[in-house]
Amino acid sequence: MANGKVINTITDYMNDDTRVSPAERERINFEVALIGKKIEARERKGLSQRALAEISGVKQPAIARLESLNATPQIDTLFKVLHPLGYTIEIVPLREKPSGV
Amino acid sequence: MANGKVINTITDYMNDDTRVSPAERERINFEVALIGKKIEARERKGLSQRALAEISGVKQPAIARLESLNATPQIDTLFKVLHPLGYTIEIVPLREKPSGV
DNA sequence: GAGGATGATAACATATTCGTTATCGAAGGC
DNA sequence: GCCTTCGATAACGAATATGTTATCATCCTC
Repeated sequence: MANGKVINTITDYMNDDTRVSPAERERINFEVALIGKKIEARERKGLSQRALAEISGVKQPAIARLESLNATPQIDTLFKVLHPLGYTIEIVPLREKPSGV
Repeated sequence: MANGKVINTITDYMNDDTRVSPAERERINFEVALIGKKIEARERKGLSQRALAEISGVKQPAIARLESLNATPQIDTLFKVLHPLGYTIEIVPLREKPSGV
């Protein structure tokens, strides 16, 4: 192992600063949360990936890649799929992290 | 002219459904507003593009392209530049459009 | 079990972003 | 005037997202 630490879980890996920098970790957490909200929105509407593909203009494989976190979408792509779901993207001030976490 | 309409201003162009579809128009307005907020955030911090490039890891030409609307950034790039400015990106419900506009 | 719909994924071509390096004109301080 | 810093932009390669088409296993219904 690169630094001698035992890695048993993804959480171990993520919390290892020698493998994933704090900035990188924040970015990953951000993306996971963001895409998670996107998936929820689609499912709340009862839409399949194929149905959303038709009304958004973004193809089904692209939507699948996006939801499986195998790609980092461009903001216009994310907007295109969110808009028919009744959502948009906004820039908001960072909230302070809860002290215990 | 393609449809015989006289185009004198950018607004004319943008409001011409035969040239810019309503969906496309909304996407453009969205990006303009989003990037506008990003530029404001940087300037409120008193940071130059070069200074922001250093602390964000995104190079100055990329930041300039982004701010001049000559590129559609990926969400991780946008996040990287917003984070040192004290902002993040969120998915929010669409607001209804004011009826008079 | 046959059939339909689902999400995931492969393969390939195309389009676009981003890094890198360098330069430009404009604006401001000295 | 000289120098610095600013944002914008050009050129090019590398990396990556997206479109396109097709297929897969799974789940569900009939």
